[in-house]
Amino acid sequence: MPSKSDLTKQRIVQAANQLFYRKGFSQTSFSDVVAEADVPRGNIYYYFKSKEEILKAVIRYRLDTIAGMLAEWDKSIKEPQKRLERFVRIMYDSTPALLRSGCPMGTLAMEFAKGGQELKEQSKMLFDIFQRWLVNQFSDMGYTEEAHDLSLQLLARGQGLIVVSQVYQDPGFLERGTRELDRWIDELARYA
Amino acid sequence: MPSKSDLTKQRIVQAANQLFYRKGFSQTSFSDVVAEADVPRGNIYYYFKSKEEILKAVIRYRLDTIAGMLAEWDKSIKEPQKRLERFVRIMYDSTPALLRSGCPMGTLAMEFAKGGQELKEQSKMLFDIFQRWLVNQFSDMGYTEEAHDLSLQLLARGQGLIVVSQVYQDPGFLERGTRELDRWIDELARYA
DNA sequence: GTCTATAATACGATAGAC
DNA sequence: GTCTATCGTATTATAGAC
Repeated sequence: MPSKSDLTKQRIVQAANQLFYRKGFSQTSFSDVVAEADVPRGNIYYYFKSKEEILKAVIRYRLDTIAGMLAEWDKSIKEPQKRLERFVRIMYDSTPALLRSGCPMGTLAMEFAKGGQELKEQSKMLFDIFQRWLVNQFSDMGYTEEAHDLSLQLLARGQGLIVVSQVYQDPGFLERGTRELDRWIDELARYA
Repeated sequence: MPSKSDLTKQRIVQAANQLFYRKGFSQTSFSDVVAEADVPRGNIYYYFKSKEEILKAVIRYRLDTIAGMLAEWDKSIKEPQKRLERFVRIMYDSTPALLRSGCPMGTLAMEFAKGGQELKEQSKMLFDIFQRWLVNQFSDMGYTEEAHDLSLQLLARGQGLIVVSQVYQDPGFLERGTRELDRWIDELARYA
């Protein structure tokens, strides 16, 4: 049973999660977070001793969410090809958010890529959880040797689509891009 | 003949240009810029009345540099296919900088995508100058109808390669990616 | 445990002496 | 034109009352 303290903590993490996505980490202040989470000003420090601590909690939260989603896909979808297409479809389904705020893991990674080592490794974990899952799918398709490279290729194609779609505010380009990715996956499955 | 004032201004722009690339815009302070440019603290405001003004000057500087580069390519390279391959090669040639600081236009665009409208449009100009040039090359190859979409595709592929290469600090992936882009361009040229 | 008041710092920006 | 001293604000973070 969660205590009141735990619930407050959770509210802070969820508020920070949204704000970090919409405004970016560096552009989000404690004031923003406490306002969104409806927590008194200096009270943050009772729950998190630094902004970086909040970020780590947010990343853990995202990792949990993603892990749950991937587990659900593994359970409900049997063929690796269909799982990969499910992965592609989540990009298409997220079009409005992606055009507004970019990729939740990509933008975070870019923001920290120029900063300290620790934050960089934190954000890289978001890539890793998808990348490892993608490796499994390509391996199951029969591409054991090429699975690593194929997983990076799919991640890269997705990142590129999102960046360009966002810069040009072009949902059509994102849609065509995801269809092209489906064709690519289909071709891989055919010649496996 | 450039006055001393012009030279100082130029020194500030070049210092800011490097810092904005290496650290990002929001993480670069006036103190950083004046230290790098060797200009007294409050003196910046004689040359630029705000940080945003410095950014605009930096973007103008980059646009000029890029425009000069593209004009040189147009002059020295006759076939559109070879020009596109020259564009791809600059990614490969810039590997160390890309792994360290990402794409100079991509990272800037990502940083401002979540911010104000004006900065967003400024950074978009960096994409536009390449995009328009790419459209010309694809048109010259005979893909007049598809030129716009092809130009966005090439930009997206490049952005994706750079992001993933940087996150995983993997120069090999960037190299294989650029080779794959060359193959793609070659195929387009063949079936034009 | 919860909250208010406030410290300490870094930032962008200004005023005014030379 | 050039530079120094400094302001006002926003930020992260702390001290201490309830």
